[in-house]
Amino acid sequence: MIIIIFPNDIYQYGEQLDDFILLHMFFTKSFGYAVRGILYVALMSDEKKRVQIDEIAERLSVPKHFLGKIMNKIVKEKILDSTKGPYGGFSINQDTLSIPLIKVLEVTEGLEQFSMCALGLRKCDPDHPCPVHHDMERLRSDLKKTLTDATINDLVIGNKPELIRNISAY
Amino acid sequence: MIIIIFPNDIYQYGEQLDDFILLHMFFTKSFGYAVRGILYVALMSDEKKRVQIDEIAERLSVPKHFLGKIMNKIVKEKILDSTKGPYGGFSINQDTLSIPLIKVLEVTEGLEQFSMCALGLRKCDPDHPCPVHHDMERLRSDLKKTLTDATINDLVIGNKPELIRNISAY
DNA sequence: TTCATAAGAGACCTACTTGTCTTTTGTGAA
DNA sequence: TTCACAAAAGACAAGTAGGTCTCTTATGAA
Repeated sequence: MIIIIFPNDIYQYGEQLDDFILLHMFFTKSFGYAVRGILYVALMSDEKKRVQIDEIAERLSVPKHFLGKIMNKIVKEKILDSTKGPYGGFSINQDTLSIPLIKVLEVTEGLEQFSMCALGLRKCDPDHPCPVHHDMERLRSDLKKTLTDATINDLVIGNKPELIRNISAY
Repeated sequence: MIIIIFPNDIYQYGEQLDDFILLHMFFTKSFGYAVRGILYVALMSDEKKRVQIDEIAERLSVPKHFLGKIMNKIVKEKILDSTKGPYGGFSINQDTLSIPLIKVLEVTEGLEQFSMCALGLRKCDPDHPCPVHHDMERLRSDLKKTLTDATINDLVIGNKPELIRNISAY
């Protein structure tokens, strides 16, 4: 199963589990790994309470230790729970499903992209806008809305037309 | 003076010499430095035949040695000429003004971005398009056309509505 | 209470872009 | 023919994203 998030759209593309497309163009790999990791845990929560990093990394074809660090941030932000030791692993909590994607974005790569001047101008604000300021503002607020509206649960149940599942491998 | 190139547009924005905006979002710093460097030499060619890297770097607020390497590539591709020794420096040649920006892009960062799948799919072509394949193709061909149509001379004389001059510093 | 287990933490590596510094090479005018 | 000058070349370092490896810490069931 894959989630592709593209500028303002998320598309349905396939239906088989456990392959994912990398999120490109606008987001980092970390963000993609995080979304996919959280999703995998959420999807598995029906059949088992806890999922280990080895399993997640293998099913998602993602580097284990790198994913571990990302999951660590996710746990620190209480998006998932984790338990060490035997029978330990990552599990969803009461908040997981209602977490909006923008929260995951914030945790993994920050939200600076939403406030930076696209042209790199030192002085760029509504009063002294750069040539593309207003266009960028519109684009960004669209994207922000999409990411704020879409929750983990939306991805899990796949009930939003803007969400894509994709089977294809990276 | 600044040239801003944005997806499909290049805007006029100011009129004072020697400050530039960094090209963001789609291009590397190297490309921005290259365009600005070539432009500086072209603009100065009225008052002096050759311009030294120290002057260019200072006027453009760009790291001198890094710019030097980029200018070197530019010279190897015969977009500019250079002469060592006293009274040496960089100068325009008979081709400089007719060079399209896409040539500068090719020299500095390559054109791979025009053929890569935006989603990072291994298998993505017109017969097996990814969900955003056709949209991206259109975007890219627009951008490619803009960069192919705009020459150094267009920037120098600023006679195209899509070209921007900008005074603001990065 | 032990101990295998699994996450956490930290050091380190790779690749790439950007940036710095020093040495080498070519050159034009005196 | 010399020599100061300026580009060319090359070594090296910083910054960042991504990735690997090892050691430490917590835990839960036997």
